[in-house]
Amino acid sequence: MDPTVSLDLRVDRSSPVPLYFQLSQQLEAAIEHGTLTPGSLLGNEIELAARLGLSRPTVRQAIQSLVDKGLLVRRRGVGTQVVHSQVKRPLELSSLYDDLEAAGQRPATKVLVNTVVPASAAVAAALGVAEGGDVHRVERLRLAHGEPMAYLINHLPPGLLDLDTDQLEATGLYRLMRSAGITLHSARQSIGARGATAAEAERLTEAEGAPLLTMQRTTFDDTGRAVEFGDHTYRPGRYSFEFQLLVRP
Amino acid sequence: MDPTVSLDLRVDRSSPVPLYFQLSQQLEAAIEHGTLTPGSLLGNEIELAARLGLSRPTVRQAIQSLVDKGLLVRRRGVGTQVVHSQVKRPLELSSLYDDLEAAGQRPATKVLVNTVVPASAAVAAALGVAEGGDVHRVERLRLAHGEPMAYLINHLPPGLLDLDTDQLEATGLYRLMRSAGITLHSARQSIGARGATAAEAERLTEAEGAPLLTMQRTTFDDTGRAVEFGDHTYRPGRYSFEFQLLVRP
DNA sequence: AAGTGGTCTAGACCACTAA
DNA sequence: TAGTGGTCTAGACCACTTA
Repeated sequence: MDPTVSLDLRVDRSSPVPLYFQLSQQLEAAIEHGTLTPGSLLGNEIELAARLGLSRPTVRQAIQSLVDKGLLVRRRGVGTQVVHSQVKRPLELSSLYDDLEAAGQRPATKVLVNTVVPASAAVAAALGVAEGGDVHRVERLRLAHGEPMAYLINHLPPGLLDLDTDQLEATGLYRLMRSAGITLHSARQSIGARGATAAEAERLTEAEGAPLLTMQRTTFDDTGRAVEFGDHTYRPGRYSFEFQLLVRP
Repeated sequence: MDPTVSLDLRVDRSSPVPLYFQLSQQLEAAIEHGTLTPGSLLGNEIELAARLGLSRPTVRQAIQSLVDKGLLVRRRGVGTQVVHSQVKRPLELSSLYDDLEAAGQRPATKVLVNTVVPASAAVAAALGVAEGGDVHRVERLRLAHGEPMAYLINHLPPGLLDLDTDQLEATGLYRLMRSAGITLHSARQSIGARGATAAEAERLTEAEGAPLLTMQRTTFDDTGRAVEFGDHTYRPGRYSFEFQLLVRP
C-alpha cells in the first residue's frame, strides 16, 4: 500500500518557501517521526503530484533532495523506498564547538594566543599567502566540563576577519566566519595520531608520549580562497570523529 | 567573456548516455584540464542550451551535478563559476585496499582468521543479528611494501557472501561485496586513537602503548541492512585519513 | 503487460545582482 | 534596467522491474 495517502501532505502556494522544499520537509518530518516507516514504498510520483496539485518535476525535485540526503532510495521499475537504517547526518563540515554544544557538553574556550605572525612555509602554502607575510595566529584550549579536550591552533589570512578574543571565547571560529559573511564551501582534512610532545602533554594534562588524535584542515570559501588552516590535537579518551557518509551513486 | 564558447561542446543524441551526463562529463573534463580556468564564468544556461540544441532543464541538470560535486558555484544574478580551489574528491566510502593501490603502494593482505563465530553483544548490535548467532569473522593484516600498515577485524552477517581466503588476499572486502551484487549505501564511522595493547603492538611491529589510529565502521546496503562491521587499527606513521568534504548548501 | 522511475522538451514567471 | 539563476508547468517517450 501507499503510505503517503494517510499523510496529511499539503503545500501553501502563497508561501515564499519553494513548493518542492515544502514537500521535502514534510516527507522528511514523516520519516523522522516514523509515520513513514523504513522500507515502505512511497506512492508513485505522478499520483503524488496529482494529489498535491503539483507537476511531476516539482515532486521529483523534492524526492531527489531526500535521496541526496540518503533518506530515500529510488529503484527503476519498483518505486521509491524509505531507507531502513539509521541515517542521520551525512558528514558535515562540523565545528568542534557546535559538536560539543549539541552533545550538551557546555564547551568553554580559553584563548591563549591571538596575534599576527609571519607565515611559516606550511601555513603560507596552505593559505596561499607569501611566506613570511602577515597571518593571524590563534591558539585555543577547548574544555568540556572543565576538562581539556583539545588544543586548537589556527592560522587565518590577514584582513579576513576581526578576531576578537572575547568573541572567540564565547563561540566557535566557524560561527564567527559565517556571521562575517563568509560562505564556507569545502575543506581538506587529514586525521591521524601521534604521541604527545612534552608541550602538548602539559597543555592537555596528559603524559608525554600519550596517544593524541590529530587533525589538520584547510577550509575554503566559495570563491576558492583558503580562509583557515587548522592544526588540532585531541585527547582520544575524550573525543573521536563520528560521522556518517554516503556512497556516491 | 564566456569561456565555454571556445569549448568544443557537443552531444550525441544517438548515444544511450543521457544528454545531461554527456554535457557534465565534458565540462568536468574541461575543468580538470584547465581549459575552464578557476574563477571563470560559464555562459548563461539559456545561451548554452541554445548552442547545444538542448532544453534549459537538461543543461541545468548537467550543471547541478557539478555543483553537487563542488566543482561549480552558482550565484543568482551573477552566473555560474568554476570553483577556485583544489577540489578533488568529496569524501567517499573508501576501501583501504583501493586507497593504497591508487597511491601505488601495492597492497598485500594476509588473512589470519576466516571463520564463523557466535556474535558478541557489540557485533550483534552493529549487524542487527541475535547475540550468540553465527557471524563471519575475518582478521587481516594489510601490508604495503612488505611493512604492516593496519590490522583489520571485520564481522559480516551470515549467508551474505562467500568469504574465500584467496579472494580476500587478492582484493579488498568492498570489491568482493560489490561484485556479489551488494549495493553499498552508507556507513557510520568513528575515528579515534589509543595506545596499542601488547597483542596489537606485536601484530603491527610497534611497541606496547604506541599510539594507534583506530576506526570502527558499520556499512549498510541500500535496503538498510548492515553488511559489515569493522574494527581497524592503523599505524599512524604509515597511514592517516585524508578527505575533502563539502558544506551542505 | 502494467507500472515504475529516468530523461527530456519548450515554454513561463520570479528574485536577486550589478551597472 | 538588464541579465542571471531559481522555480514551476504539462506534457512526452524510454528503460527497467515485476508479475
